[in-house]
Amino acid sequence: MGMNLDEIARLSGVSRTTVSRVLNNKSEVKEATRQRVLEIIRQSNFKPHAAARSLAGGRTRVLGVVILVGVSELFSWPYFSLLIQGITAACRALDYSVMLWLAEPGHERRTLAQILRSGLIDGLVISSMLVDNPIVPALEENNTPFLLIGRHPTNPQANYVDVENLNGARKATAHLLRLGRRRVATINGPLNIIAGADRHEGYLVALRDRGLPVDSNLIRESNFTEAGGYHAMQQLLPYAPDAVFAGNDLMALGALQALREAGRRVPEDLALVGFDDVPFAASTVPALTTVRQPIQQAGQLSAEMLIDLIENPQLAPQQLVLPTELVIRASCGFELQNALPA
Amino acid sequence: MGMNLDEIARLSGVSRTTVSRVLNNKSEVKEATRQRVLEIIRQSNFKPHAAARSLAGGRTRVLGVVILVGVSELFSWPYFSLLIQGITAACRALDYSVMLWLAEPGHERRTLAQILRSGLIDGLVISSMLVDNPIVPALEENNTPFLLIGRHPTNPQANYVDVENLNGARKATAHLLRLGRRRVATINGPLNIIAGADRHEGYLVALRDRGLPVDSNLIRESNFTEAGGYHAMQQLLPYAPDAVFAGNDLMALGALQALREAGRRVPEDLALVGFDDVPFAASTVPALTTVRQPIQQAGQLSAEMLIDLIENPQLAPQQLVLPTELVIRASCGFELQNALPA
DNA sequence: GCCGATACCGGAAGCGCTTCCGGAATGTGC
DNA sequence: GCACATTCCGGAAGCGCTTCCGGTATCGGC
Repeated sequence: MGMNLDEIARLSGVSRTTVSRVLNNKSEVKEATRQRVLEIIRQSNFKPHAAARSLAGGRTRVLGVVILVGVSELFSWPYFSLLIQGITAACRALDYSVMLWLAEPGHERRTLAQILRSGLIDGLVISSMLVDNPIVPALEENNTPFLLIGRHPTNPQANYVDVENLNGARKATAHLLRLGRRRVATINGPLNIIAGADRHEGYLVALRDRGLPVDSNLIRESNFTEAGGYHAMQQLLPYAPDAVFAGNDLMALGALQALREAGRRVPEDLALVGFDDVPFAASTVPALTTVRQPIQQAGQLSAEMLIDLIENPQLAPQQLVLPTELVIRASCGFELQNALPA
Repeated sequence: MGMNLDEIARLSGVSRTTVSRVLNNKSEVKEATRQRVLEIIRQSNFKPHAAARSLAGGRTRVLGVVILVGVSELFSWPYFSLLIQGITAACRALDYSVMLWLAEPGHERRTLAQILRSGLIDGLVISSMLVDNPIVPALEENNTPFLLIGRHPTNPQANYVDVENLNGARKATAHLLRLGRRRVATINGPLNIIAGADRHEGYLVALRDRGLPVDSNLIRESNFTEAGGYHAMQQLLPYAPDAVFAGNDLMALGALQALREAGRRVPEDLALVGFDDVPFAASTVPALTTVRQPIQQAGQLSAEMLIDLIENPQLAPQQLVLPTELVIRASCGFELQNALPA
């Protein structure tokens, strides 16, 4: 119970200072002494008191994770869970702990200020996403290391981990074009969300790659929800698209529903591609072709990079963009007669 | 920057002790003094240092949340996200913070021991679930307050918040019987998960309520996954069920897939009911009748109850069971000719 | 106008740890 | 055997806060 450094020191016949050195892997301890102390620590099941440690050392070994709820709900499952899983896995391996805040929309700045001034954490992972994320400027004034999930649109100094949204969307759209689809529409997420904008840009680039014109009738900005996809698809129908690239799987699901109600066959009448590869994507009818993004890996790498930045403050800004992968299932159909060369 | 109690004390012309008293809402401060100090605190944007506070006060104002990953993956979305949302919402309101651990299967005990001895938290919310959850005995030896999400199967002293699994399953099965289904099968989750066992029991009770026999051919123990539901449904088909109660929506989705492949119509040939009301339940074809459980509310109440227990250690064990609600959609069909009286 | 009770406040100890600094032990080269 | 560098270790200060304890003002009752 009353286990502390002094007790361990007494039991192993050294001073508290030496025990502290052993705990922190300092080099100025003879190997024999180190082993002896470690043995006592193991036997007594001792774990140093976190609060005392951080008060004295100025470091908490805790990573904060901030998620803007309003936005994360849009992004929906399984983004949030997988991200957290990746982050906690990395932290577990590196002996860090994780604190979690879900910031209410409109209160982000105040929440953040509280977090930073409480001294609870050594660094912050933020699920950014909004183009004009209000909390990034606040962070930049502070000297707590932080890292964004999702690239920062303007600041090249910001640390971030992102996935290839643009390229993934480009690959998805290109695949539809390659199969011979001519009137490829898109239902994208809000353009004030970076991933939404990037995926939309990927769609445009794919058209441009083929030298095809952009038809604004075939473009609908929606909101990443199923209902949004449903309505957007209904609006698109009069313009006779023969394919749709949806900015996420949820909107694709909504589109599928609208198509079913309108009596259009997928993929015969209209090919459909989503984005995310959420677990139910393989179970829709027809199974959804989509773009898989390595969310869990992104979470894990985020935590590892941030901890690296915490422990080596002299490091240059880190930016990492992870690849996405086109997962081809039934909903995009097969090559039409007028397929383009690959 | 170098803001601390002494500085605030100096600025407001009182002692550090008084400032501390103001921060902790003690009564021995004159109202005028309190206001003056509070004003200075507000002006200087001061937040007391968490580590120092917990070192001196022995309390951290942090709640730990432990989730056993192996199990949580089975339960899948959106259980985890909603639970966390509820917990963080309550903590935000009560000025607590949240630490999160995902325990690897097989390492739960060690993880838990580390958490408890680190002194990082004042209380622990645990997404229990396994009938023989290995970490509960370890907790009972410790004097850190804890609360289980999901009832404890044996210990009446344990604090928990649960949802009406048994009654929800009973209502779902009863609904199928009321509509005139005679051969109601079930695909349940693993019986070593409490919710799985409770839901199965609810199915049995519903049959008993009607005085109907239990046919073991119509019972399949599965694993809460879509693939599991798919296989279980295939095994059930030879026994010609006219309805299936699935222990969760994911298994219902798998069953739906198997039925589609076998050319059975839902609900005409076979009525189907799930459990959870996950977001895609409304989007399956046909839309899934299911049992809705108030997960977010459970999370919120858990945190509130646990904080109450932390701050009032003399409190008796708290147990709370939240109601579930049958959400009727298309997959259970309508009354058959031979419907039973309600 | 005095006394005791009560409300309010400050001094100081101490929570369990890290780290600076200086001292002892040990090793090295001559 | 000596001077010196190197390795290893302990004493003590102090991180920012809470809380015990005792002291001073204030007040009501006689």
